[in-house]
Amino acid sequence: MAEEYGAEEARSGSGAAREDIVEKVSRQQPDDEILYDLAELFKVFGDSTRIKILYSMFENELCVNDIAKLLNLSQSSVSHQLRILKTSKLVKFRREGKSVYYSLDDEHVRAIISMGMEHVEE
Amino acid sequence: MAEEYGAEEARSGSGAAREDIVEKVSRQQPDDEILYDLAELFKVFGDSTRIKILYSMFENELCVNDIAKLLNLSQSSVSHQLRILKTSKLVKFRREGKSVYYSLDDEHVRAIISMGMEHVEE
DNA sequence: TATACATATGAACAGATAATCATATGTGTA
DNA sequence: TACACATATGATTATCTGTTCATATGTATA
Repeated sequence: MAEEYGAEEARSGSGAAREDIVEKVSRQQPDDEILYDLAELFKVFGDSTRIKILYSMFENELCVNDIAKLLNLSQSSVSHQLRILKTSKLVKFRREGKSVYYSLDDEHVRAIISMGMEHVEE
Repeated sequence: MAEEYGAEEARSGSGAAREDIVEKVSRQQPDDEILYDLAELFKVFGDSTRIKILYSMFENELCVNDIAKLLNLSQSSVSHQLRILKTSKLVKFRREGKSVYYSLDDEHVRAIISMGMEHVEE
């Protein structure tokens, strides 16, 4: 036992065996379900069309047609993507006459995008 | 001209025609290239295996084998994913003997993950 | 109600991608 | 050098996903 620890000790040079560290990290790791949801969230940000759509709403609410024209996308494509953004609670919307106006759901969305922007612009 | 504007005005009820808003947003929109890079960045966070790997390094550096054992993944899979994380500058690494120790590259990475976590935990 | 405009949605297809398997490279030691 | 351990990588495959096309739903107005 002590021998095994000593061997790990000598190799890693740290104060704990690899096994102990792995176990410690294992305890700190959030539930798989949460990490899965986290990945799903980022996955929504991880498409250039959706990012463009999100960014277009950074300071203004826009209707589907506005977005389609602005980004030179088909109405269908925009609508499909907006559905994904709605489902992920990244955008909210209101109907006014024939049009539906979309906008960012909350400050979190802006914060996440801004944070990513900082990393990209380095 | 005035007539067309008036029609837009009456429909939208706002102080500017939709066209003007679209044009304004168009000017504010970052270059496609930047938004593409931004999406690529989030795409890397958008996989549950990579998120698990990133989270495991939140407070400790770990070698490939540690991660594979911890997350019950094949060595190959971990290595492939670490390559993607390296390419995106999300992790750094150092070699020590036969092992290679990986850790998060900077505080941005932690910040992005934390920000996403807040959204998920709502 | 008939028509036009705006948006949503289902099906199908093409391109992207993560895991696996086999193997190569890199490192320390007998 | 020969061997074992640790990591990296290329090729293949099954799965996932974004766009397109066609069409349906929703809304206002003549």
